[in-house]
Amino acid sequence: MSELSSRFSPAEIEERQLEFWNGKGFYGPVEDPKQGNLSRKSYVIAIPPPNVTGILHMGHALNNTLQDILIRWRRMQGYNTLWVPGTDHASIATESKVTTKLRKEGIDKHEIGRDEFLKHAWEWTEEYGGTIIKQLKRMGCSCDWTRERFTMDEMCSKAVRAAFKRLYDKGLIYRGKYLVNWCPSCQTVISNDEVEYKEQNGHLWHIRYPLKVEQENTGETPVPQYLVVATTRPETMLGDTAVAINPKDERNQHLLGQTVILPLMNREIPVIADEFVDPEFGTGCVKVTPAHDPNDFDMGRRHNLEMINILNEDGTLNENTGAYAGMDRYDGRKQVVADLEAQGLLEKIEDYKNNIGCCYRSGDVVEPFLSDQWFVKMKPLAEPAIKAVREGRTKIVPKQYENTYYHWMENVRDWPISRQLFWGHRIPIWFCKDDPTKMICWGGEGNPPEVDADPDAWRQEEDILDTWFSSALWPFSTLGWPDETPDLKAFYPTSTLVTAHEILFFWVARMIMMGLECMDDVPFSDVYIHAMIFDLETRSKMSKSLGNIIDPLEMIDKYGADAMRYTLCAYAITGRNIYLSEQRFEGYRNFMNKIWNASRFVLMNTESLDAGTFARGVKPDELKLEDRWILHRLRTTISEVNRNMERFAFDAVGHDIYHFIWDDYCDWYVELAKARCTGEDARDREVAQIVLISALDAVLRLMHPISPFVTEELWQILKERFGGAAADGAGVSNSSVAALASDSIMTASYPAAEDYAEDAKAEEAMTQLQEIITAIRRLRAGVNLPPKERTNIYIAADDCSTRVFVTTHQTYIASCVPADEIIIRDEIQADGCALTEQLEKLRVAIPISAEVRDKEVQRLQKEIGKLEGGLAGLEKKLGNENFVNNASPDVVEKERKRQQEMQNDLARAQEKLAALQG
RNA sequence: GGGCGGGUAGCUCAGCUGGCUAGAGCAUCGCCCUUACAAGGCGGGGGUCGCAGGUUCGAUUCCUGUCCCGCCCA
Repeated sequence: MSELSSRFSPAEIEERQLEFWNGKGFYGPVEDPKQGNLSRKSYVIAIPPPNVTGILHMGHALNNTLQDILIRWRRMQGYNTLWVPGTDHASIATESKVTTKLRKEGIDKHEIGRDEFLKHAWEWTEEYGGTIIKQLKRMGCSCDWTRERFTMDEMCSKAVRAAFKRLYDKGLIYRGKYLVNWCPSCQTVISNDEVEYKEQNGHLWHIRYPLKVEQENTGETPVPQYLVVATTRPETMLGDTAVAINPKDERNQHLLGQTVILPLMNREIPVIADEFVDPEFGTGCVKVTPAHDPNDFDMGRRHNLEMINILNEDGTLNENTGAYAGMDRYDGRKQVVADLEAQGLLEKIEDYKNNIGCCYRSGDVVEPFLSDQWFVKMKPLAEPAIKAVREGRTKIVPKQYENTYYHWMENVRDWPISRQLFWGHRIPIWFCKDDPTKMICWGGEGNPPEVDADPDAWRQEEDILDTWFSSALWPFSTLGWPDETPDLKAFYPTSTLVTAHEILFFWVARMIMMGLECMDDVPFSDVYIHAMIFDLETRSKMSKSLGNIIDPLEMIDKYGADAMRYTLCAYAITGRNIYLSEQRFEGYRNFMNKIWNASRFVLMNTESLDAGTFARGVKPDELKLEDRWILHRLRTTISEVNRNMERFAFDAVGHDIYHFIWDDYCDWYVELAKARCTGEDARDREVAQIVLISALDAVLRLMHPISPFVTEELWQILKERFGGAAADGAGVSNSSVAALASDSIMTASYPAAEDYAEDAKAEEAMTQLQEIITAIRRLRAGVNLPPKERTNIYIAADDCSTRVFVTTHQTYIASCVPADEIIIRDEIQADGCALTEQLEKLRVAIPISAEVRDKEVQRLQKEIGKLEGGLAGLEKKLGNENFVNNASPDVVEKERKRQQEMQNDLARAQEKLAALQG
């Protein structure tokens, strides 16, 4: 046999297994739709495409570990599985990275223009784009790499154009006004992350707006004939179209429904009620300038207010500002303030610090600017998407997210899809230069025929589409839509989407809408939402700036991919944050070492067994209690694991397997099997060996989806040693013999509970024996008996059947605790020469020599003396009023707790002493 | 402000349809290098299940109120 080292070294096996799996082509579906009809049920996952230029972080590692667990599990269960991998072009992130790089080289993206910029962006993508995919492969992700996609590749781009055209033709895409960031110096729109916020010392101007109708004066408190609003940008008042108050604001109730005369413009504007207004801030009255402030823009939409643009593209005031037209916005500000003051409408000016958005390039102050943008109408798309979830055609796990989903979908707003960037899918709309109302939407490749016929008459829309637009098509664009490919027919709808809750709206909801719209079916039947990874120490998101990143690749290097995957699986709780620390990885590395060594034990102790004997198996009546018990425990574990996989309880799956391997198989079964493996009874030795191997094979298969490398490595040795013979149908090794005929553990069948017999009696008997053994060990540990020292063991039960049970199974007790003799009686006399413990049905005792007893008595007396002394001091302290009244409460509390603990320890020691002194 | 979730051992979390002496891992304490594994073995200690009511034979679990903490949307 190949010698296993006594320590598990992941680095030595990972690369070899990756090459093996890849070479065998195990990653793709067993039945390729292109080859014809499929006999198996399919199970499909579309990867949440990571950013093409991204690098693997712990969130990706978790997300993809869970997907790989699911796909490997279903593959072993016999499904025709497909996991489609790929990456996302991530307009904003990628463009900003490329822009930064170019800037360092002294190149300005706006100067070089779209085509030149795209060359740089593609270069960048080609250089860094493979990184995350390589990293996923290293983790062991069993994606079908032959089907890898990219949102900007030809296949996905075709789908984007087709979807846009489809929505456009149905009237679901329209052009409307939206606020964008405008840089007056560059005279261009800039994206959100090109805006840099700088704190500035500004002012808050308080301006009086006269009311139109004079308030009736009741003679009590004179009501002012104006209201007061505050602003940091007084010139924007020229574009005000309302004043808003909070509907619950009591002090301003009288203003509701009134009309205000906008100073300087003499325009009548209404006072409206809107929840947005903070009634506590200033006077509780807010001027509303929908065309020049994002919040006001939203209010304007809610109340159908007129949106008056007061700026020209160069930052000067436009014709809508009357007398101020042509002035620069800052000159206009000065003039507006001066005019207000002259009219007595300026109440006061305060100093005010605020954050001002500036253009990263020119440094100029960015203006919110009304411009033409493309939108998707959401209502008609949202309704069927809500229905699909309500009807359970797509289930969201955990279920509470369904509420979040409904809430968002029912209040969904139209989706602005234009982005003022270069890197992405350019909107497939062409405008007629002569007639701006004339436009063509073209869903095919290249240009529409009209444009080719007369290129100079048309110009294509400059904007590109929001990245989420292409992401929304991902589950079917990756399968070939709009073409009716064999893949699309076979694999849509997909089965499970695994993602984090932060993109439930951005992505999940939109995929459901687009799936229903384009494919007339939901994109997946289950959405599993996992938690997000946080750092345990800082209790915050992992980020470069905080320096609290735990790098998955570093964890793989240090602890192995298997341990990292197992850790993430075991901590994959739903719906909350996962607080990770490096220590956790160490724990599961130890677990990998445990199963490695358990396998090492099995291999070392089964050298005398041949494949034929193994395949002939064991008949049920040849099995001993512990054999029946471990097979029963295996059955229970398999059943729990499958149940927990079904409900995405990955943490429970991890615990089930961990508990079986460590606590049942290693701590009890292997220990009991040790003597049999070297025993005289040849057949009993074989039985133990066959059960050891069968259970090991089963648990390796059970665990393979979580930790594929180590399980494959160990399983291949089992296959080499015990595979190859035909099962004869006689018993416990059957399912292992069948499984070992596969080339790889990843294509072997997943264990089924039915393969192992249920045996409640064995379970009950073993539990009882475990209790007896543990009780005796407890007694021994209580007097610090060295592990090898033998004693007599007394077991007393008044119930005859219990005595028979213990008599029948006393060899188990003897093999777990060093015993001279096991004496079974109906009672034990307490004579001070024994330590005893009462269990439910019986009493166990060990004798102790006078020497040990004396030593123990001395030790206890010393301990009691120490405790009494300590307690006396504490009581004195706590009895002292000065201490109790003056010391800080938590110190007093701490001392009280200490007192309680010492009292408990004292009582226990006294009890032990009393028993020893008989 | 609206919505959603959480508060269980020192820490991180399980506990599913009300029913075990409320569990696990890590940490901690004691003994042990026993020929698979010291990345290990054996044993121990540690909880008012946030607080106050209610329903019930029975509540960590269901209901009401309350305090605290998160997240999302605005």
